[in-house]
Amino acid sequence: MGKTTDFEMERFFLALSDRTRLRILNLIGDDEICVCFFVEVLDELQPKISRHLGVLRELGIVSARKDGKWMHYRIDTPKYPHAARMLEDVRAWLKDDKEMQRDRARLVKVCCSSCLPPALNGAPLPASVVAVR
Amino acid sequence: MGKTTDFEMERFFLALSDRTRLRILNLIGDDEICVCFFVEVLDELQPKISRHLGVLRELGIVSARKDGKWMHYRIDTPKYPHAARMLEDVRAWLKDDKEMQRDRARLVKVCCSSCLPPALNGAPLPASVVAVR
DNA sequence: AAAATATATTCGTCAAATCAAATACGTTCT
DNA sequence: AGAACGTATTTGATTTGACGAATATATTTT
Repeated sequence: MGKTTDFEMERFFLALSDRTRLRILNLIGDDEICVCFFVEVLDELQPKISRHLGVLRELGIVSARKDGKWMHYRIDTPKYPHAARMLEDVRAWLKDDKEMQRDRARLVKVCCSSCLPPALNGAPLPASVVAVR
Repeated sequence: MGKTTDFEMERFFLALSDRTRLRILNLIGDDEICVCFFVEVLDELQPKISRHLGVLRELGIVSARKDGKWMHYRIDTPKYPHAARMLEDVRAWLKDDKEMQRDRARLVKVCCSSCLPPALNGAPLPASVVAVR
């Protein structure tokens, strides 16, 4: 029933060592966000986003919920306590980063514009944004 | 006078994403340790240790003090506060890792043996070990 | 059932990190 | 001054990660 081996720290840090993945974590925040918003806000190709989400999923940093053709991602608390604690620190750090703040602003702007970008018509909005509208 | 740019998080995490570098940080602990002990305890080639120390130095995670032909390394508090905080968490995490505990045991054993390995004759011992002898 | 859509995966390529071996540099010892 | 020693750097080969492009898999819409 699984190994009692230590959680692999270096894999955890490797997962956090990529800017795109950090930007994804930042956009998620306390929400549950649909993949299409990452693609739109970060202005990256969809397969790239999908691959990075896969890395984060494998490490238990995010988890996904399928809803029809949409996939919603949210932060997941890693099983290993030290990893969970560090992830909280990372998220606090993200809030102080300039580019991350710009990204969040773009997310809100994209979601709240009276006319959503064509790519996002019908996409389920993040809950925190809906609350504001 | 330098950029006001955000500290690069992803570089910081990349520095922590290598097991050898984590083992080095673990061995240092609260001490100041001579390079030759890393080579001996981790049983790695000297240039490899030196390269990894260089990576940690560049990020302000460790700093070095030259003492004759010996170089002593110690943990340095990164200038960026979030990085400093995370580094503390990393060090707490290291203490709970099995391999890291074995490494520390080996360091003490190597230093305290009445007959030091030939490679370490005359090498300056870590202060915490000297206190115990 | 067929077309459209959202997401995931595969593939080939390029950039970056790691490594062992060799070498250079600086200090101490004789 | 020269030999020995501790540490750092260079070099060339190998591995690993990230990427864009193409393709596959579901699901929904028509």
